[in-house]
Amino acid sequence: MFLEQSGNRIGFGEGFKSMTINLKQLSKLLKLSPTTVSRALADYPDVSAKTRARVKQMAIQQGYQPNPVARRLQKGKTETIGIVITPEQNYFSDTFFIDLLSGISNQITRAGYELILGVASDEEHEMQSMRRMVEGKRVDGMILTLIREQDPRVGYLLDRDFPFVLYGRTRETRPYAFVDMDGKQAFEKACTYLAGLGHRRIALLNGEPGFMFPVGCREGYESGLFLSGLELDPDLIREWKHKDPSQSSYRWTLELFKNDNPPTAILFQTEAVNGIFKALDELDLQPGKDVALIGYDDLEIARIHRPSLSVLRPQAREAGQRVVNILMEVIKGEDPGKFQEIHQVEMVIRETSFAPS
Amino acid sequence: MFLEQSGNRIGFGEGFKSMTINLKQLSKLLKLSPTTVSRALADYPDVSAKTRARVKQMAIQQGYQPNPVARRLQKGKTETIGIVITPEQNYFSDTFFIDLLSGISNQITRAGYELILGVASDEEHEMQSMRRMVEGKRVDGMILTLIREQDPRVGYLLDRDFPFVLYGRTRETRPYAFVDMDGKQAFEKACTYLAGLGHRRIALLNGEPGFMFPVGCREGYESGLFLSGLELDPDLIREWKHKDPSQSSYRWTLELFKNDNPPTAILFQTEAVNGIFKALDELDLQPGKDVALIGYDDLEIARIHRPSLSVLRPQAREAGQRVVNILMEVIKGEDPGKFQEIHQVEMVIRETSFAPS
DNA sequence: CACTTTTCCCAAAACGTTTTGGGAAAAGGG
DNA sequence: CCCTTTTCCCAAAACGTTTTGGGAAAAGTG
Repeated sequence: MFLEQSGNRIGFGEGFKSMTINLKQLSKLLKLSPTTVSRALADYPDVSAKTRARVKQMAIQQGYQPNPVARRLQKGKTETIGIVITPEQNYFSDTFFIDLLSGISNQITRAGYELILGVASDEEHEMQSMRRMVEGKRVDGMILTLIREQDPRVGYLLDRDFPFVLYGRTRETRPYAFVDMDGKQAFEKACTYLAGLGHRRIALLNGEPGFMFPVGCREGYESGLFLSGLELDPDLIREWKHKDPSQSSYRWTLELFKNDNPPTAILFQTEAVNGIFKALDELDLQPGKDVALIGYDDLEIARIHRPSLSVLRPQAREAGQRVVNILMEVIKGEDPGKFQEIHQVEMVIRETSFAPS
Repeated sequence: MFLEQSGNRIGFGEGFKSMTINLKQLSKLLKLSPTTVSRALADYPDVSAKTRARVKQMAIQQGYQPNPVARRLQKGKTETIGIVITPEQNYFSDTFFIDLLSGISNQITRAGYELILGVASDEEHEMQSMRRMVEGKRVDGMILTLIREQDPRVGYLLDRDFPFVLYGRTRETRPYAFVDMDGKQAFEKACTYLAGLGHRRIALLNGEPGFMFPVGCREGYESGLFLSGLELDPDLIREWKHKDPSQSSYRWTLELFKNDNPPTAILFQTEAVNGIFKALDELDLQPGKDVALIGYDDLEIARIHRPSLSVLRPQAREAGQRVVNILMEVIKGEDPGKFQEIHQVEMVIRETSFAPS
């Protein structure tokens, strides 16, 4: 109120708060009402071009920025999106995830919104963190990643009619918005490509089927075999089981080659590549010469390794941006069922995919 | 206002908003003033124990939660902390960073605050994202990670007297709050330990000295050599230079052993372990038998690999919690200079550290 | 000129809390 | 019993915006 009397912000050297100017002070400076200033800045047509320009210039000169908290209260929106990540998944070991997050974050900023982050150690805390955001009126919408086949988060949000978008898909009959990578098509493509090169024994090292993504991978794998006229051999498939620490891509690979009729190609998620390389090395098999490899996700190691790894490359950043754009529509009240996007995954052929002799 | 008339929240089935109750409605239900209800919930002494109990019970029954946006406006605080991460650093490949973030996030939640996240692709956007948070009045304080020797962010915040805490340290004469790992002590400890086992040729693969952390590592390494009466041999040191893609732990390791007098031990940051293992393998050298290895950061691979990797293990989660607690004090107005913590780093001896014959 | 329309601006209300500054009733003190 | 203190509650103001509902002056119309 002291400040208000003065009107001019120059000359207040006492800390951060006094360096900031608010709407009332700005309007006093302009000899206009707060209403007019607010409307001028928001480009309402009922303020003359001349004063609009004058207001905007002064706003810039004074470094005025509307207080977001006050605007949120008035608008009845938090202008905030929530996301909860879990460290137990080594999701973060992928540049993939940080790319997704980067797309999400940048698009949210562009919309003038905020991204608030929860870190939960397990499923229970994940739910708890989300409820705090939703029931505590801290966000306008949620983004969900790492979707499980049965995912209680989706039911929870649908029951409350709360805006959300999935990165991924789940088993749920009610319509909801999602952006997903076409893991099925990707693995089908990789599989038929290898078969086209002449491979007849193609193995799959897969993630935990409790999550939705590996389910699609397996479907694509099976479909790819079928389209290529190959038999499905259960011996060539390994799927992660919940928290069994004995399993690893390293052991799986060793096992595969104990088979009388070992594979000549392996499909897997790129994070597993170290174990596979190590096992092949011990078995004196050369990737790209004795065994073809195609990973899902274009991690740095895939490009850097010699031989370089052929991969399926999801466009994570673009997907993140789409997730946000869709969420904004859903928040506006659009029908979520209208937004169901499945993004194609491109295949990058490098040195580890070859035609067997 | 329709809702307000009714008073009772049961029976409104039209969407999310109506499921929520606000202070006025709650006070009407209790036949008390909003003032009293607010004060009862905040445990003010000027409301009788009886009504306080009654209010709290009703609040729980009705699922009342104060609207955070309204509270923030009144309190003049955003109850929000900001952090900006950069994907160019493969910081995220460490469970270390997610541990730090987890500690930060959980402690912030405990304080009833929010963590907002910015993702910036480079230094410029990093600054831009921070300025948006600070000048846009979107946060009460900032947390900074991945600190450079000369870090413009620190000067910026100090100039504005804006609350912040560093995870790390920088070159800056004015006092500021930080929590840092004692990288110097850690590398000194590892170095003297190896020397104590009988190693005389100890190599260092280090990060980019533009960042503050590798500077400490090198100091500790040199100090460790000195304390053990060993000569510093520049040939045994490799330091990352800005964005030279040709360098890698793999090549560095191969180079080290072209030396007439190769090392018998290597110190490094654990992220580099894959390249080192690969190079040693090609050189037919066995980790833990021909070459001792100690990495900084206890990543999963360190435990899982055979032989398992001896490491220096920073307590990232605890550090994250401290950062938040300190930031809260600084926001309250405490002198930042009082909060300068250097955390010790423990050493975990596993299979790759041995006494040479 | 008298009337209508358009242009441009503003006072007041509202968003949902917390804080301020009492004030009435009950309890204590002499 | 009267006066003081304590107990318990509340009306109103404040936080900084945006929106509502005009309203005065200027411009157009016949």
